[in-house]
Amino acid sequence: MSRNRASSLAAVAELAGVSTATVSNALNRPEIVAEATRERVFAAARQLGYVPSSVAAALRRGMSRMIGLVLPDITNPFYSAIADGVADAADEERYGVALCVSHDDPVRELRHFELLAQQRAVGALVVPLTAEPSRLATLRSVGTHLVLVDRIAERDEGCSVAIDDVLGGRIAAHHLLATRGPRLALVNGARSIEQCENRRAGARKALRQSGVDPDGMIEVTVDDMTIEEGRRAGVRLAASPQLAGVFCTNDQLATGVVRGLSEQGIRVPEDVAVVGYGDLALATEGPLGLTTVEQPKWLLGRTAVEKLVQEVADQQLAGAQHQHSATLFQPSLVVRDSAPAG
Amino acid sequence: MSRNRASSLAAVAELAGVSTATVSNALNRPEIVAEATRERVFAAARQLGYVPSSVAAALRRGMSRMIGLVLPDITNPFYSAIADGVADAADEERYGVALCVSHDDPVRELRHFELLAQQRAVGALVVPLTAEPSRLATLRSVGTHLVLVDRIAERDEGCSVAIDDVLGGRIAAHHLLATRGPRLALVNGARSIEQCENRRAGARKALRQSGVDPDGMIEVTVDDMTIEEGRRAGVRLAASPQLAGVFCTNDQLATGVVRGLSEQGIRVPEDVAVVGYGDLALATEGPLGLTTVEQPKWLLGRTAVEKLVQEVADQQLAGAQHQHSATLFQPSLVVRDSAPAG
DNA sequence: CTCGTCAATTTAATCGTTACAATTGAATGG
DNA sequence: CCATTCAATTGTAACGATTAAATTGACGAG
Repeated sequence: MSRNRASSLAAVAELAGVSTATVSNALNRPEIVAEATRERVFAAARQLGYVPSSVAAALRRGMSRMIGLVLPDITNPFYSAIADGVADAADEERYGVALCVSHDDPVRELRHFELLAQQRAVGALVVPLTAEPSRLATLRSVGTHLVLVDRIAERDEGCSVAIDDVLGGRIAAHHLLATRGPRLALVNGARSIEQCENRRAGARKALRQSGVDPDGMIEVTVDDMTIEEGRRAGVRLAASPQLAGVFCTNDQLATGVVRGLSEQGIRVPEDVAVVGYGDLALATEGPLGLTTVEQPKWLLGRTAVEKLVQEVADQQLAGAQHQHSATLFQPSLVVRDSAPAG
Repeated sequence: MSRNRASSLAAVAELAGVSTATVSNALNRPEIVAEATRERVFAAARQLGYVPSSVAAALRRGMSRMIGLVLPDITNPFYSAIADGVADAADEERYGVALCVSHDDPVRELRHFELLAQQRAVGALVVPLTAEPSRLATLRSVGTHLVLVDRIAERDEGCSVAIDDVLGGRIAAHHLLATRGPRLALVNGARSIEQCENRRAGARKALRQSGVDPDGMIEVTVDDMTIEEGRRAGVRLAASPQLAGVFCTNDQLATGVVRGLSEQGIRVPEDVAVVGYGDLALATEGPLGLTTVEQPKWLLGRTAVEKLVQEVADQQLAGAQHQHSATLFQPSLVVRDSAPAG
């Protein structure tokens, strides 16, 4: 088992017959080194199998090329799609991604923040739940930048990227109104969940814009946003006379509602149209393709990285102060069988 | 925007009126420092909001507390479950996880290896596809340890953890044989895929062990292991007389087969039983719960971390050489509606 | 021939920890 | 009372890079 030899700039410098400074320059700013020297350095580096230590570089520079990604659950497709975007973008920018799964546990989350601070991560992308300003203090204190994901930042918490849930709700409801008429139902999770509340608000807005009284919308609220709860909601809704369309605030509920309605002899989409939210794999896996609101998850992750990189760059240019910004992405409707067009 | 002050052991040392060495000891090996001193150091550290630099520590120690996780696709539930296990275990051991998504691209994979080598990661957990020994050389050369995940290591490639696909196939086929009799069909992906080949081998073994000629098993091979291809296979299989059970080498295929059979008026499970593989969300999301082979994905990730940690520990104890090991986990059958018990 | 200019390179000072060897007292034992 | 031992602490040399400032020549202008 070979131990790690051959390392160090110094060894390369010696072999190439130049100083370490020149080697460093040849590697990092090739343009300021004479071509002949540069080649000699490269050759020496190759010959020695030199692997630069970004650890040493990080120490000297005061920050490592590492981006923290803190999210509640990597097995959740919404988050793993974000992670995918983050990984791709970080890769392009030559940053590493430190994955931290908080499992909705504030203790863990805090531990992760400390870890990132200790690693002198250049920044952290946080999908918060428990992101009270106080927790973020540790990170800030060592100069770690912050980008909030899937939530709009307040005051000067930092940059943020999110998806417009109100618009998503509006789009969904609008589609149902336009294709089926005003007699709609909403199957939603607890309104204490911000996303649920916003999607509902969007749906009501759509109704109002069409001159329909939003209070006329049938609302079913479930505790767990699961297929089974959706099915039960579907069964209940089957009894509603003249029901034209159902908007469910996630795809699990929508799948369940379709199933529940079918059990009661109500056909989807012939009798009732159903729209889901999220565009999970689930939406295409069922026997009936689900019309649903798609979220640019991958882009969310990507943009978060870009904002972070921008923020770091801004800071390095001593001059300009960085201006935090919040980006709100627009979801879009994917029309499938459960609520076809026109 | 506050820059990062308050750092450094030295500051803490000064405030506590001791040397930096003592501060370092108080923090890392509290037991060798007198209690009074220790308290004084802690107090000083707290007062200054001291955040240790694991970067500097890593430089000094020659390795960082960072584990690389290289996998083909984080949005794939199989891999994200592994990642979840890795994240949990790493968290417990106070290691960081550097997420690298290779997207089946050797160029990217190589770049990731280089990145990890430069970061002086303590080790890498690699879910290979493209892991030819040559690629791993860079990592090895800087002393980065390696654990192969979802594949058995050869020779001295390193430790490895995997799941016994042959056994999984055997379990699935055995269940069908025991509950339905010998007239089985197999719906499989390309046999060039190791997992597919192994699951098939297991199924044939089960037949043989029951005294049935494995060549009598109907085999349908598909290019893409998707629901749609499964459906087509199901439609075709509906024509087979006396068909008792179908083993599909993933859950997408199984879902499709159930659908295809149903379309042709064959009822599952009354007329034909269907078993899938993987226990994805899909298995519980459909109208009919899928009997399927469950893989301990989370445990796979966890164990990979443990092996790595063990390997590092072994190496530190100058004495003993580390003995690489391969762990093969056993999958198990989850019985649901598509192929009920007895 | 001298001086300034400029590109190429080197010198040397960090960055924040760790760990080895050396030091300091105080306590123990003969 | 001196010699040991031992626990607690300290001085200091790395670890491997980056970078500001200094140095070196070479060259053209005056």
